[in-house]
Amino acid sequence: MKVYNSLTFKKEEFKTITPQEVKMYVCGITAYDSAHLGHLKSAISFDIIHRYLKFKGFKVNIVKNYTDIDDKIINRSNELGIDFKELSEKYIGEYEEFMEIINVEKETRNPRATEVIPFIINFIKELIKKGHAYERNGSVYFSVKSFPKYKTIFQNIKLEDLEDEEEDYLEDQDTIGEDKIDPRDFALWKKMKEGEPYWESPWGKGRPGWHIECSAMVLQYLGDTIDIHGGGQDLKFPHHRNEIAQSESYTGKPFANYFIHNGFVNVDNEKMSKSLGNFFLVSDLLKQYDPMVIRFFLISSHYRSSINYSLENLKQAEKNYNKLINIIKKINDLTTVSKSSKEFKKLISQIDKAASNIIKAMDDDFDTPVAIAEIMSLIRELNKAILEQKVEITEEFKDRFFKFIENIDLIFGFFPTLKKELKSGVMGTTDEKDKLVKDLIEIISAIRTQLRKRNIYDLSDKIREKLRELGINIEDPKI
RNA sequence: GCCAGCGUAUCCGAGUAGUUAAGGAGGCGGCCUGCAGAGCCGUUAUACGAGGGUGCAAAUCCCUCCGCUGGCUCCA
Repeated sequence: MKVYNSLTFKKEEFKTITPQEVKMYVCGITAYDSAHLGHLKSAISFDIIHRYLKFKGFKVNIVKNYTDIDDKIINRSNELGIDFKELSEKYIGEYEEFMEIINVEKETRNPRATEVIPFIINFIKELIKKGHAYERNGSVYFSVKSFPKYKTIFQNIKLEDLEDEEEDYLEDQDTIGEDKIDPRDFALWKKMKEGEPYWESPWGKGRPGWHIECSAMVLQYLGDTIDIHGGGQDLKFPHHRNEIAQSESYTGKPFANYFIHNGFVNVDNEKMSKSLGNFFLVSDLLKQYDPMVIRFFLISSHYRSSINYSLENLKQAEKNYNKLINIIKKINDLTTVSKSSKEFKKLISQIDKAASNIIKAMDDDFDTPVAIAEIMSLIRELNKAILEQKVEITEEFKDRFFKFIENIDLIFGFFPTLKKELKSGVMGTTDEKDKLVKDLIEIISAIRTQLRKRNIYDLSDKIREKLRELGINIEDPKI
C-alpha cells in the first residue's frame, strides 16, 4: 500500500509503527460557523482513508478534534452576546449531525480543546524547561530558533541553503513591536484580554494558542509518534509546521510518519472560502441533494486534488450514483435458480476482477476515481448480461454480487441503509413515516398499472409526471 | 519572489516509459418501450499546453517557456 507523504513530497510504502495498527490524528473544525462543502470534502477524504485502513485489517485509532476556543469563536460569541461555549457547542452539534447524515464513521475520540487544558499547561511548562519556549507579559511563545529545521518542514528546501534568510529575520526584529523575540515565534499561551474566557495557569489567566491543542491531544491520546496526521492543504502552514516544532521539541521524537493533506473544493476554479463569499453551506446542499450523491461527487475526484463545484458535476454524480443503486435494485429483484451456469460463472469472475482492481487502486494512495471507474465498468457489464437474461440469475452470482456491494459499502460508505434494504427486499428505509409513503406509492402504482392495461395513457402519464415532480421516479415495465 | 500541485476530446476525469490512451457526463443516431425513464449499441473521439533533450520506445523521465490553482503566520 502506498501513501503520498506531504513531509517528503513522495508516495511511500505505508508502514505502521505497530503491525496491523494505525494511530491517526485529523484536524477537525473550528466551531465558529456553519460547515460548507469544503469541510465536507476534508471529512469524507479522511473517512475514506479510515474506512479503507479498516477494510485492510488495520485496527485504527483515530482522533479528530474540535477547536472550541479561539479568536474567531470569542469574536463571534461577543457579537452575538452569548457564551463562547454555547456558540461552539451549537456548531459542533450541527457538524456531528452532518457527519451522521453523510455517513462518516465515528472516530475513536473527538476531544475539545477545552478538555485538555491541564495537559496543555504541562506541555508548555516542559517546553519552557527545555528552552524551547519563553514567557513574556503573561503570554508564552515558542522559540522557532530553538528548532533549526523549522523552515524546511513542508518546504522542499535543504537546511544548508537557509542561512541567509535566518539573518534577515534577526535584522527585522525591532520592526515588530511585540513580546516575541523573533517574529516567527508563535503563541502557545495567550494572556487574557478584558472580557475573554480564561483558565488559570502558571503565567496568569489566559487560554491556549491555536496550535498547541493538537500537539497535546496527539500526545495524550495517541502517543509520541503517530502513523498519520491529516488535515486540509491550508493547514500545512503555519498550523502543522508549528505542531511538528512543538511536539518534536517536547518528545525529541518524530511527530508523525505520514502527513496527509486533502485538496480544496473550488468554485469557478477558485478556492471555496468564507472570505470570497463563494461557499455553499452543507445545510443548503443537503436540501437539494441526496447526501450519498454529495459523497459520490466528492469521492469522484482524488482526495489530494481539488474538485470543482458545479451543477453539472453534481448532476453527473447523481446519475452515476443512481446507476449503482439501479443495478442493486434490479439484481435484488430478480429471482434466482440454484443451478450454476457458464454465463454467470463468467460474470462472477468479472466481479472478482473488478474487486481486485478496486483494491489495487485504493492501495495506490486511495485512488477513488479509478476505483469508481472500475465500478462503472462492472455495472455496464452486468446490465448487459441482465438485459440478455431478464428473469433468472444464479444464486451463486447474486451472493457474490451482494458480497461485492457490501465491500463497496465498507470502503466508500455509499449505502448507509443497505442492510435494511436487503432484508425488506426493496430500497428505502423502514421508518414508520417512510413505510406509509411506500405503501401509498404501491397503491398508486397498482392503479397506474390498471390504467395502462386499459390504455388510459394520458391519465397514467400525468400521475407519473406529478410523482416525478415530487422526486419519486417510477419506471414502467412492459405489460 | 520561494515552495507545491496542475494543464489529456464539448465537459468531468484516469493513465508516470512499450496499452486499441480507462471510466463517466452531454450531444447525435439506433435497439427496446404505448410513450417517457432506465438499460444496451454506435458516434462525437487519429484528446496528452508549447518547444527542445535522453531512450530502441515519452502523456509518462530531464530542461526551458506559457497558462492555471494553492500555500508562504485567518482557513478543511
